[in-house]
Amino acid sequence: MIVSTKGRYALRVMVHFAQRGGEEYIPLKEIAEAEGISQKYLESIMTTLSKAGFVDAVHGKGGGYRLNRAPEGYTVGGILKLTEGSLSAVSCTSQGAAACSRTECCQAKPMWDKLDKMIDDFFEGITVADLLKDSGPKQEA
Amino acid sequence: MIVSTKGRYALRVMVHFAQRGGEEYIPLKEIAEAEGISQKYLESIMTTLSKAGFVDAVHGKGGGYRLNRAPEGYTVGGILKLTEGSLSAVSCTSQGAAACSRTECCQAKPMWDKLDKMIDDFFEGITVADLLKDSGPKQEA
DNA sequence: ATCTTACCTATTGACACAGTAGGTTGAATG
DNA sequence: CATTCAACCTACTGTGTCAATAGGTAAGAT
Repeated sequence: MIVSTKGRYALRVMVHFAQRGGEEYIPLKEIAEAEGISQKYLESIMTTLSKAGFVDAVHGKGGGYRLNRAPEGYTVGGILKLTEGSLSAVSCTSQGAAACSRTECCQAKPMWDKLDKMIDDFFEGITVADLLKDSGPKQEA
Repeated sequence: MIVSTKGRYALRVMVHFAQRGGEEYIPLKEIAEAEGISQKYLESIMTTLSKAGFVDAVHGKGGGYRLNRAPEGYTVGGILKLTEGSLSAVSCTSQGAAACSRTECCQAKPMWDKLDKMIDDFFEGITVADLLKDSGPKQEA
């Protein structure tokens, strides 16, 4: 599995912000409750998003987080790469990886590379705004 | 990461068999040594491949494993799904999954489904024979 | 009977993920 | 200035999976 809860939560929160629109700051506590996510766990995610400049953060009363771009300005790929670290389908193609010496990797490497590119293109082609659109008629099951 | 060493080893072994061609049975020990894979670990993988009917297995002296189809008859998808269990990029879309009640999943679900299908199509479109072809001029780095 | 080789059932160590706990800094308000 | 709110930081814990190991059993050949 490529995408853990961390990435999915991040995505979810960004969609949440986008849905509310508005300029005011929303405290973490409120989002955690609304989305049913552990407050403490969400903290680490929000800090990541904040440090990367994806959201604005303000301390103290009346503070919290808010988006600093339009929903179209956030690609799913950007959010996931930030929170997940990497979207590689295979360890060989991750940055560390120490270029495996075996033939297999070299035999299959073009395949993994192609896959990685495909996945990257996929996620980079979707924005938070696109996710909002799908919230029309609620599909069951 | 979707694909663990288990799946990659399986792929590697299948390519190994295909490269040698031939009808004779090759003992596990020989493959493990040639590929630099732990013999015991490879055992579990070979048993999986055998039970699924991907290879023939014969006990005793002169025994071992061999392919029972042409390399074109094995898709990468089939091998990976067998050894990895699932290629889903996200737990929501795996079979267990208990249909998450939250909005996020439903908001993003079409995206995950599309991704899963894309990955599945990708792997189903590649056979062991295709991997063999790439072993022409060895590319460095 | 013995050797070879596949098959089966645990067990281990390392590591990442998900979540928890408690304290510190920064900003607003009385 | 003290208090409150809320982001930020560091560390810890339980759970589970992955990769590998260990030792024994069943099947076939010589």
